[in-house]
Amino acid sequence: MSEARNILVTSALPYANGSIHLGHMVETVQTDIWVRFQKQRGHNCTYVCADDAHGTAIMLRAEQLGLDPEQQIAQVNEEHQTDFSGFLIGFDNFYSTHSPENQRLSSEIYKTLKAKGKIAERSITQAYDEEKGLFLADRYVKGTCPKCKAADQYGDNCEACSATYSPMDLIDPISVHSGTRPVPKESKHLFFKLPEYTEFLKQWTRAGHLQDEVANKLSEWLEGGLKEWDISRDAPYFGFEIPGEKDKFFYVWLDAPIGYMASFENFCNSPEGAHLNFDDYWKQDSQCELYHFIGKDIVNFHALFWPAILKETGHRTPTKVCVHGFLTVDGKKMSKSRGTFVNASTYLKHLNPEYLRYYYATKLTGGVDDIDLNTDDFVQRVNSDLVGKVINIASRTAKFIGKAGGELSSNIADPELWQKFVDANASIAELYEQREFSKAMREIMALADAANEYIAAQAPWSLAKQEGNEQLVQDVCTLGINCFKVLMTYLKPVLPNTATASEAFLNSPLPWPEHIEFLGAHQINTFKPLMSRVDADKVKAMIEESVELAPKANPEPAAVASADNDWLSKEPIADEITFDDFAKVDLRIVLIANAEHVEGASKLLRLTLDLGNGETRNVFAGIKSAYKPEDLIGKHTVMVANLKPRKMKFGMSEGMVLAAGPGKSELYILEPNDGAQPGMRVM
RNA sequence: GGCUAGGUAGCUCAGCUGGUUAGAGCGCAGCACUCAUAAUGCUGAGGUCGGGAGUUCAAGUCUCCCCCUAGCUACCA
Repeated sequence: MSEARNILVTSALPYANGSIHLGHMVETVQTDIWVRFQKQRGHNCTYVCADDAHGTAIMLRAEQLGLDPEQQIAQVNEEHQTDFSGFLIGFDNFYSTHSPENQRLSSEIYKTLKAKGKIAERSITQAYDEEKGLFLADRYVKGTCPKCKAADQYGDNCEACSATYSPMDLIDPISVHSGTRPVPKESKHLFFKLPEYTEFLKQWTRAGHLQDEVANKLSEWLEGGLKEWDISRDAPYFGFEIPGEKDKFFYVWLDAPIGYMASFENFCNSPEGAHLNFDDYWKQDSQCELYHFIGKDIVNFHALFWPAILKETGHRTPTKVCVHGFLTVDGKKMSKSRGTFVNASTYLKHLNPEYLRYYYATKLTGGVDDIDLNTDDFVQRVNSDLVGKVINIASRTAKFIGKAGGELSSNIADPELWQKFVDANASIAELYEQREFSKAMREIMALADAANEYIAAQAPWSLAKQEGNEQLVQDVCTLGINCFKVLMTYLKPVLPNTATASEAFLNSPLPWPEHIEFLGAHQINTFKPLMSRVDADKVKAMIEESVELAPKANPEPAAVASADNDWLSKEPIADEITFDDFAKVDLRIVLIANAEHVEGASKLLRLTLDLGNGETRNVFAGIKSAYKPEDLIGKHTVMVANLKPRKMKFGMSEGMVLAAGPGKSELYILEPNDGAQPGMRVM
């Protein structure tokens, strides 16, 4: 390879408010693989990260826990570092944005912007919680939508009718912190004059620093017109006070990316980083490379604000901002109730981190598509590829080498096959470089297939049965071991532990030079299993442990399942109807606002069903045998909303709720998935 | 609503600037082998490439419409 490159790499700063989960790991695994690859290739690559430790959310969280914010973020920092190291993430430095370096750098950058006239001042009016003494971000105010009257909406837009408004427009707004009614209050804010950088950003975002999809997305904002960026927050706020201002703090997103610099500076000043010079990496004309790995949710901060600020303050801009998608599990968003919202620490309790590193690698591309962790696929893929294919090559050939004293032959039994392995070097390296890990893994596995085919065709175990074949057996298996060595070389960024174990077995390190040498006339060690198979039961256990019971857990797990599952024959499907017939039935999502026993009724419950918009229905339902009123309140269900009201003994019933089952205790009302809201029509 | 992506075999995904019978891995079925962590090899089944219309000699690949999924829609972190 050519000259050693100097590369600084970051992954996005996790927020010091919660635990690391498998979604975070997509990014850190992607970054770590890329960094390990660069290091293995002999480049001078430094990987820094930090906790993002500021903001209202952290301040409130600490208060909730009865801690100082400093204590809170220190605890989280420790937890984060433990989780990351459990996944073999090789940070050179993991720091915190709440650091002296960051305070100094943030202040300097701000002062430079201010001195250059890039900071505007003006008063804005915000919702203010008088009891808490706190300005409220939109999401901390809830109330009734002024347009469609949907209850319990956030302060910026209505999820029901998607109207946008400001928090004080809500009908009966309340602060989610205190439950009190916020008042409008004015205060001075500071703004970064982002629109002045529109031309620069239009050019920068198309200059090869971003994936095309990302640039496309950004051009939407660039064409629509940028707005000035509010970078100040009023006290109380956990963060850095703005120099020259009183009770004003930097908005967390101002100092967060500067935290990359701060973490790097902190590293430069440590013994391990003493060979690095901060300015070499950050000054305007730096020849070093700077890579930020981020998720697609924070593109605007990294590809608009950040380059503009860097440019204006005499720093270099990023070489590349590498954007990845989100993680889904079994095709759906991670969900606490399904147990697919898995914390890193929970995973590590049950499973080997390399399984996930490899699985992610098989899914990761240079694009921004979401990636799916399919739990069945995960088990099969890892077992088949890693254990069944790659490690198996060593496992099935090592014994024959061992019989011959553990020394590899110096003959290359099949030069063509060997050449194939050696020649794959450049293209696999390029795929790693482009973050096309999924393609790299596919190429590597194709090589593993070729090696297994070769061994099967040569059948050393058959050869060994005949006298005089000793050398041939030795040669064939030596090539097998060498194939394995090349495969592990290519997989080392993904599987650092297995690579280390393989180096011990091979009695040879696994660098990644441009020309990979054949390991001949060389003593190797006894083969020991390098990786155990994924146990599907452990995956199940991990998911089970991650299931967080819904706040109002079901009283009892759906009775006993009926042994004879022949509902269809008990009640055959009714005569066909047309769509129009069906459409006459107006089914709606409702919230069960109240449920109570009915005096004198043996089977009925009286339900108050909230259809939203302040509309409620009184419905009598014959489900007393299966449900207690208190277990129903607060649930969502489905009702027939246009059913003709019927006078019953105890009053009018204005509709019906839907339920299945033969009756008695086996009755199951319908409950929509999360997200369905009262009033929505069911079609 | 607007925008950005995506919708290809049971599962996870490749398919470049349109061009012969649409591919891979896993899974599945059969056979072989028995060195190997019930690993491996061979063979095979399986897809009207989300739906519809159009352009073209030719479309998974281009255009339009529709459906579905995810995300974004900045001062939320």
